[in-house]
Amino acid sequence: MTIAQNPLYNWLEGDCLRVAPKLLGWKLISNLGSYKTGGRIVEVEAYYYGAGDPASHAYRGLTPRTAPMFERGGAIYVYLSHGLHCCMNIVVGPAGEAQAVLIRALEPTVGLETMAARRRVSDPRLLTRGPGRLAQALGIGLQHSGSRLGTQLQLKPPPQLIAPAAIIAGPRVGIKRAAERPWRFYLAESPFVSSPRA
DNA sequence: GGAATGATGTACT
DNA sequence: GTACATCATTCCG
Repeated sequence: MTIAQNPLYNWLEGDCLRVAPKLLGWKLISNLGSYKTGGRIVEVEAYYYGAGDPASHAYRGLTPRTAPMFERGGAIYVYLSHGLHCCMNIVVGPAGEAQAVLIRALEPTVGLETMAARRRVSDPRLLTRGPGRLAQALGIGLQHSGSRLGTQLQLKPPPQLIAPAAIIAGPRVGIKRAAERPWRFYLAESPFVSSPRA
């Protein structure tokens, strides 16, 4: 089922500053590598080229790498960080605006054994805390950039609405430009949220 | 063709 | 808290 056919995902066409906190509590499920893995989203960051965000990878315009960001909501953008770690974004908003939500941390709930094997650690707290760890645990690589939410990667709604008071907004992690914008959102009570860098 | 850069994670002191 | 691994991408000449 494509995102256009699935009313479940219609809200992904909205503004990333609204969609990002709304993604908290949703489950991100990966069926990559013939294993089912995933968990509950507890930490995200919004990147908004259309709002003049200098921290967005799309800030200098459309390039081969960032092309998926310019697609409409539901596209997946994956980039390589420091030559080592892949990080996954869900593109939101209308095509051309390059709005993206970086998924920074999950509470692991599905396929713990598979994720532990991929990560080569057993501590559940180290499986999906941080964007690089998360992508590794779910089997996500650069080859998945440009794909769309669907059967391989999918979202499942939370059983109940997340109370706005449970969500904290703060500065994004690890960026140099526009570091003052409070576009990081996370669940206050979750022990699976990554710690901000000093 | 070459150099600088980085939305990170791990290991070690 | 600091060091450093490691490479796709982008920009410059």
